[in-house]
Amino acid sequence: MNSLRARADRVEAWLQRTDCDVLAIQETKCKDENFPWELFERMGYEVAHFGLSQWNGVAIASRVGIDNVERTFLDQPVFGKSGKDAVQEARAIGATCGGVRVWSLYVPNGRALDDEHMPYKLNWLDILKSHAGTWVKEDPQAQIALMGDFNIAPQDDDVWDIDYFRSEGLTHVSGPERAAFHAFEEAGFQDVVRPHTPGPGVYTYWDYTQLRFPKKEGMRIDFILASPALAARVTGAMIDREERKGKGASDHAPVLAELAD
DNA sequence: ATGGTCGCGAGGCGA
Repeated sequence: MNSLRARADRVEAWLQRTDCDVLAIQETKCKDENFPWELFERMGYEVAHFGLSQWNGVAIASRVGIDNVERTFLDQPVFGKSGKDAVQEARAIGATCGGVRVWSLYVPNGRALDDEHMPYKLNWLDILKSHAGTWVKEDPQAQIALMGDFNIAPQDDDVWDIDYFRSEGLTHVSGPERAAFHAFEEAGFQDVVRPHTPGPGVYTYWDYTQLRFPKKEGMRIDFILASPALAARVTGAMIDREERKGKGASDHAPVLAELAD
């Protein structure tokens, strides 16, 4: 979102228009005390939020129930620059909504291939994937959605110019990052949006700088990864590119999936 | 026109 408070009016209008049952939000950029609770109450949603500072922050809003809320996943890695105390970051919140275990995820940005945030990002994904694989293994009928900003473009056509990314040595497209993403697929989770939104040139994020949006220079880095039992219920999906337009837009577009009853 | 964006929270950081 790049701040929920700054876009509260847009979110309210979007919920009104879209009429969705469950919304997973990333980068609320606030603590609980500054969270716009009334917005969701007014719209008939229950909401759970996890925010520790002006950074990160994740939430789930639901009008089909919200139970067993978990803030951070088990063994979620902490980050600390060498010599400094490691801190837990507000990057994951889980809740059961209408029989679906929903996780709103804000995967760490690796920043640069040789930055210490990169191993943090890869480890964060690896631990999450290990647990997610166990959830599916223990209960093959489990309906689980891993959704949010993965900060990875898994295929070359998930960025506007892969040669540019390679020549600049940019993140999001490296082998280790892509392997970390594909490990979720190997663990039984599938991207349920791509089959309904084929590329190339289909993105979920456009940088604010460099006129990336009008130039159609985006990245597909936001996903809904579903367990087999949930994937079987998906009847459609879309990326709401219209929401990236106009004054006060987030740099990400909402990603939606529709489920059969 | 040789740059070009946001938000948080009060200077610089993070994306």
